[in-house]
Amino acid sequence: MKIGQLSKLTGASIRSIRYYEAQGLITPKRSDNGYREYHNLAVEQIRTIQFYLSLGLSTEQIASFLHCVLKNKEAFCRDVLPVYTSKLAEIEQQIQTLTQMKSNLEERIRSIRSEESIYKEATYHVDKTSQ
Amino acid sequence: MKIGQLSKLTGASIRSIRYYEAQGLITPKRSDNGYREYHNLAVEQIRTIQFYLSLGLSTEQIASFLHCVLKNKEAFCRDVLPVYTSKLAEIEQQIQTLTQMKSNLEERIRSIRSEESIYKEATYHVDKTSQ
DNA sequence: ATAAACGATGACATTAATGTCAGGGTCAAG
DNA sequence: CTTGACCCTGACATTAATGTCATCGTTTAT
Repeated sequence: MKIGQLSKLTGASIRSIRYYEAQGLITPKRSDNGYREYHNLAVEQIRTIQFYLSLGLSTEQIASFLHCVLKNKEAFCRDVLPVYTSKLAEIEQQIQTLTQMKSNLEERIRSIRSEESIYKEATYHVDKTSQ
Repeated sequence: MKIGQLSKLTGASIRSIRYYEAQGLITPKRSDNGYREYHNLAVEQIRTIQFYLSLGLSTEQIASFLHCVLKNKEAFCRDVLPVYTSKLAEIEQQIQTLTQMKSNLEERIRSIRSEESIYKEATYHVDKTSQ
């Protein structure tokens, strides 16, 4: 099949499919006219790529084990596990950073609210615009 | 003072200080030779900017209330609160997304580990490389 | 044969803050 | 007067995946 149909079947944009190819994630044959020609299996391959992308993996990480995953069941591909665990650690670090930012923000908000109520009391008589 | 000293006093790179200026966050005078000339207050201003950046705010968000924060105490600047709360919502959304990715990854890892142990049992006799 | 629909390539844009380089001025100490 | 340390501006690079053009060739249906 040609790239347009593959795009429709998978939901991946034509641009994205070409990008995956540029990243070495999929390698279609070429017809005589230069058009990319995909087997039916490519549908599943694109879906697999999208699945890993949705897990937050980069195309580079996916490339590191895709050759294996495409030929075996994921469970039998040892290469997947270290990528998963290192990605997991990365995500946990990001969550931690965001959680810290969140606490800081909440603290700022609390602090402002409490000081603002004091401010409102103290200036109630001149602060007629504050409502 | 000139930009080099300001950089040393604040830890912000010269490049970053110029960038803050381009974003309208700080506006130094210019000497006759064209050098940026900062008051002593600029040290505190840069630190303030860095503080807000560390909260995860963008320079654009900071710009939206900095004029106020620099002249008043934060608590008296009403403009800060909505920026804080919208940033907080944004961060919470990011945390939620990451948490979902984390669960998915953990599930994948669990699934692989359990299947792998089955695999190892079933193929133990041919799998001498697996430790 | 022509127009519409499709495919190809290549390039630029997006985002945000920062690094880094090039090609210059300025200034102070020697 | 030269050297080194500093400053200036402008520009390109970084990251990742995708969108969106422009320009061109191909195919298909009328």
